[in-house]
Amino acid sequence: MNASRTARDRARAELTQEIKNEARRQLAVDGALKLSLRSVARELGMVSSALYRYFASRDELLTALIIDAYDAVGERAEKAAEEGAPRERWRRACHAVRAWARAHPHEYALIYGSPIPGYAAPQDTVASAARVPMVLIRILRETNPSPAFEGPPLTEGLAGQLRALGEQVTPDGERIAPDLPPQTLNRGMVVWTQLFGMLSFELFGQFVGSVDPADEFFDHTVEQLADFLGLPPAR
Amino acid sequence: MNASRTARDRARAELTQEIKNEARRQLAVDGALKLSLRSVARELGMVSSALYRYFASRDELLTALIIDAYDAVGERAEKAAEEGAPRERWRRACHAVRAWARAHPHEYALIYGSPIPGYAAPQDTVASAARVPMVLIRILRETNPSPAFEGPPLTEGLAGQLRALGEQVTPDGERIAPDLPPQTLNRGMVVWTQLFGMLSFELFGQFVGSVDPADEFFDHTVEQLADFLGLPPAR
DNA sequence: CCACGTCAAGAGCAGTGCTCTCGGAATCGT
DNA sequence: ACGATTCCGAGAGCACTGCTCTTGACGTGG
Repeated sequence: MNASRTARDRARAELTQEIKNEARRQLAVDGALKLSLRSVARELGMVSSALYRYFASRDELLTALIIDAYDAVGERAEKAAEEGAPRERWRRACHAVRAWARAHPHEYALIYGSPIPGYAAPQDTVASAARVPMVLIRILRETNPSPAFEGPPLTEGLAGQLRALGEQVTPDGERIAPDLPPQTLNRGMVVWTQLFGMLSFELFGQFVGSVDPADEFFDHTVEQLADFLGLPPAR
Repeated sequence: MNASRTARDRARAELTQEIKNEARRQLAVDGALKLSLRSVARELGMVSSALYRYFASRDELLTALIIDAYDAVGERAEKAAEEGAPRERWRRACHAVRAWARAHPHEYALIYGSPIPGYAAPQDTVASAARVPMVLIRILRETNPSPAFEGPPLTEGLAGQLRALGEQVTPDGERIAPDLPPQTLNRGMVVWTQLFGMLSFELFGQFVGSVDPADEFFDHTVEQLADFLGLPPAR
C-alpha cells in the first residue's frame, strides 16, 4: 500500500530535488532576480506548467531555496563548532560561515540580503534560520565568559527582551538559554550582527577601496569579538 | 543661445526628476523587484518607450535611485553630526541613519541589501556611498579617543590596508584621514559594519522573536560602540 | 523660413508568471 | 484484475515585462 505510494512519492521527491538543484544552479549564475521558472523547466526538459505541480509559485520555489540555504550554512556552522575550546569553536564557526557565504554568494544574498518577493513566509524559515545563532548560544552556554570590558548597563526593557529570548522554547521543547544572563545574550546579539554585517559588506561590495580583500580584517575582528564575548584566550 | 537651450534642458531635468519621484513612490510600495518602467510611464501619462529618452534601461533608473538614496542618507547623517561633543554627534548620526532607513526601507534595501541587477556600476556610486562613513571619520579626527579595551594587535597586512585607506584622496583632492592611526581606522570599520549590520537585521526581519522592536538594543549598542571607539563620555 | 535635433507615440519582439483544459498514465479500492 | 480515482505532463492562452525601431509632430537655432 505504501511501497507503491512511496514509489510515486519518491519520483516526486526526486524531481522536486532536481528542480531545486537546477534553480540553485541558475541562481549561482544569474542571481535571484533572473531566476525564471520557465528556464529551469526548459533546462529540465519539461514544460513550464508542469513545474507548478511541484511549486505553487516562483515565490514558493524561492522560499524552498531560502530554507535550504539556511540549513546549509547552519549545518556548516554546527559541524565547525563541534569540538574544541570555546574560542576555537567560535573561530571555526565564523570561518565556516564566511567560507559558505563566499562560495554561494547568491544564496547568501537570498537569505541575508533584502527580502526578495513580497516577503517569504517567515514561520517555515525561522527554525532553519536559527541554527547559526544557536551555535553561538551553545558556545556561550558552555563557557564562563569574562568580557574584555563592561559597557553601559542594560536598560530595563532590553534586559526583559533578552530574558524572554532566553526563555523561548525551541520546536523540540527545550528552552533556548534560561541560564544565560541578559548581558551575555546581549553580547551574543552584538557579535551575531557584527559577523553578518561584515559578511554582507564584503559580499555586497561595501568594502571595495577599504579593507578589500577582507580576510585579515575578518580574522582580526573575529578575534576582537572573542575578546568582547570574554571567551578564554586560546593556547 | 543658452537661454533656450537651458529651457529645453530645464524641461528635461524636471521630467527626469518626476520619473525618479514616481519610481521612488512605486519602490516604496512594491519594492525594487516590482518596479516597472511601463508602470511609471503609465502613471506619468506617457508611453513606455518615451521613458527611454531619459534612462537607457531599467538598471540605469535603479542606479540613479541608488545614488539618490546614498545621498539622502548621507545628508541626513551629515546634518545630524554637524555639532556637539563627539559622542553626541555619533549618537545623532546613528539615529539619523536609522530613522531614514526605517522611513525608506525599500531604498535602504536598494543600497545595503543584495546588489539588485548585474551589479550597478560602482564608480558613480562610491562618492555618495562614502558620505556616511566620512561622517564617522570626521568625528574620529576631531577627538582624542581612549578606547575601552585594547583588542588584539593589528596584523601587518591589515595595518597596511588601513594606512592606505587613510591616504586615499577624495574627489576634492583631500586625503581621507592621514592623521588617524590604523587602530582607530580599524575601530571605525568595526562600528561602521556593526551599525549597518544592526539596521539590516532589523529591517530584513532577522530580529523578529529576539530584540524586536529593536529600539533599546540599538540605543544600547550605539552607546557601547561609543565606548569601544573611546569617545569621551557625555556630560 | 526652413532644416535640424529632440521628443512622444505606436507597433512589435522575446521573454515572464500563472491558469486552465485536456488526454494519458499510474495508483488504489474492491 | 478491473474500474475509479488520483496524479501528471503537455499545450494554448492571458496579461505583463524590458527593450527596439520606425513614424510623425513640434520647437528651436542658423
